[in-house]
Amino acid sequence: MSDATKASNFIEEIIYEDLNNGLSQDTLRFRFPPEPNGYLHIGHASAICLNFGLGEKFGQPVNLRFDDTNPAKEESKYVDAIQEDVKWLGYKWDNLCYASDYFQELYDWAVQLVKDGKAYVDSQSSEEIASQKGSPTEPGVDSPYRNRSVEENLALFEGMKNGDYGESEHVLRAKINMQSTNMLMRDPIMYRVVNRAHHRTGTDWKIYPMYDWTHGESDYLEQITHSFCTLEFLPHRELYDWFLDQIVDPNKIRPKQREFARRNVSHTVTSKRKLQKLVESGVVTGWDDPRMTTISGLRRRGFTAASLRNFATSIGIAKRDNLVDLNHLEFHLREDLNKVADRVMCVLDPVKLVITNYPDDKVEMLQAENNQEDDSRGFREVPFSKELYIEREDFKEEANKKYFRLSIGKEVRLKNGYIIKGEGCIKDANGNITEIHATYDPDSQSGSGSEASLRKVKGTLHWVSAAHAVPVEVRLYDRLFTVPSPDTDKEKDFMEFVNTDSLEVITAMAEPSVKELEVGTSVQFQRIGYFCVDKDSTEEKIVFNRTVGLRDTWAKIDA
RNA sequence: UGUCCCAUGGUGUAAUGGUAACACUCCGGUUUUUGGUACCGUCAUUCAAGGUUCGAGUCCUUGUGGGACAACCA
Repeated sequence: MSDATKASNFIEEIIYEDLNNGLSQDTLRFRFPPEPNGYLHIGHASAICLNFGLGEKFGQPVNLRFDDTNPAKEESKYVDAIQEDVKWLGYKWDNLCYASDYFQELYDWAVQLVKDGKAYVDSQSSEEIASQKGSPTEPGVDSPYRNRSVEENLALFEGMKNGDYGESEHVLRAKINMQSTNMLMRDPIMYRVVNRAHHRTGTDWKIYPMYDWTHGESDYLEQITHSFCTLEFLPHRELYDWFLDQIVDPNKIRPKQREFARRNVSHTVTSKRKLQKLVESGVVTGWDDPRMTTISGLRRRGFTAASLRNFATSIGIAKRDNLVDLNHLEFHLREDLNKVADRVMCVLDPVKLVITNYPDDKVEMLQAENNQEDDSRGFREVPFSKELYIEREDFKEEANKKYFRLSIGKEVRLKNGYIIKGEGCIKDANGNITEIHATYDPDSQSGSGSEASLRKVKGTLHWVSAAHAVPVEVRLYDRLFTVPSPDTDKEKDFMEFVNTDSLEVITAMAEPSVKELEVGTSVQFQRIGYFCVDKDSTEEKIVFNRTVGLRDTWAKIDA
């Protein structure tokens, strides 16, 4: 992909340093290790792009590994969804791995640790163990079971494995140091009994390994050279290394854990727990609600995989706390959509416009460019007639110089059509405009090459022919939270910052060509924004999601 | 009251002891049959104070501020 010569962040620097110290480039191997207990979100997307991006940069494999050591929380539906999301993002893994595939190796190594006096069975309650653990500022104390004999430990551990004991009766702990300043080193639990069927191993196992015991050893088994994770795992590194020390063969690759700051995006939350609360409380309609920053939500909203990848690359990677402005994501989204989305005309807030000097029954098919950024997209036909719809906000009876749109006595261009001049309007009893009247210049048709067609007018409006218009449902989404960082407030719960106006559903009038669009297709409603066809669409009614609006400098002037 | 991590414009990253760079946002402008796109321009001497050095964003010290760590979760 890119030439591997220069580090663009501290993560790559670590790799180059290892390469310079003799590590061979063709041994490089990375991994993305999600737990299949929920749906992936934008934060995972960054991690995916980092690890798979490294694989591309160095031309080396990346494994997708499910960290499935907790049968109480994990389900195979998440395994499937995660694979779909990674694929959709455009990446291919080398090996599809499961930590559960390593249960036997892990168990055998654990037995060895017991024999070496490096692990013991503790028979206290979890409360007792917790209280003996001390606190970040106070050292822990040794368990009364810490010095059980190897024989007793072996027998007990085997009993745990065979299902002789219930949950919480015994756990296997590593014998490290209860006085360590690092709480993770205070005799961490390696195994616990769980009486639950695992989504892959069924009831084969009664004991399940903990994260710390599993992760580094899994990396080692897969011969991962660099195991990158978020900063919250930094204190785990000492333990990661300690566990590796117990089993590593010096002739094999010893994996290295390094940490980076998770990347936060403003006006959203990215923890499974919080996303789940949004779903359960009914704030959103599901995990793939277009307002959700899950990958499935973003996909349904109309985000492109390329825009997510470009975003991840452009924001870089470092170790300090960050909150990336949503604008940044939207920039990359518009940048991509501008190139790939065909243009279409759709009026969101219609008001009738009558061209008084246009023949009553005439219908013309006008040629409209599909995408001015891409000639290969060609043209489509749009019907034009005497009665049209335009946006209500595109007409004012009187307007100042800054208003480029239609007003009485002024001219504007109808996109792909004619130049028209405002003549008057009809109002109802409340003073609301119900119909606008204008005259057109028959010689001014777009693309005709006539002198009149080349005249410069300040404004251009989109429109649809009233008789041909297709009513469509449009879901206008706004940011889900009212503040940039909803989950960092010391007093208030993030749910208090939910934007109650994050969805507005309207019926709009679209040009006939939208009937041909397939679910998932993105288009630009000209002068408005990017929209995609939602899966809720039916034969009778097309449903569009607003992905993101166009940049709107007029809104700023008008405000 | 411990251990560890971090600190560069409004935002995110870069600068590997040698003139603070790039992108986004904002603001201003050019082009335009999308008030879109594209293009151009303005906006920081790097948390503070000392020190080392010919030279410090970078190294050292001390502060200040922010963050992580006490699940039989990952």
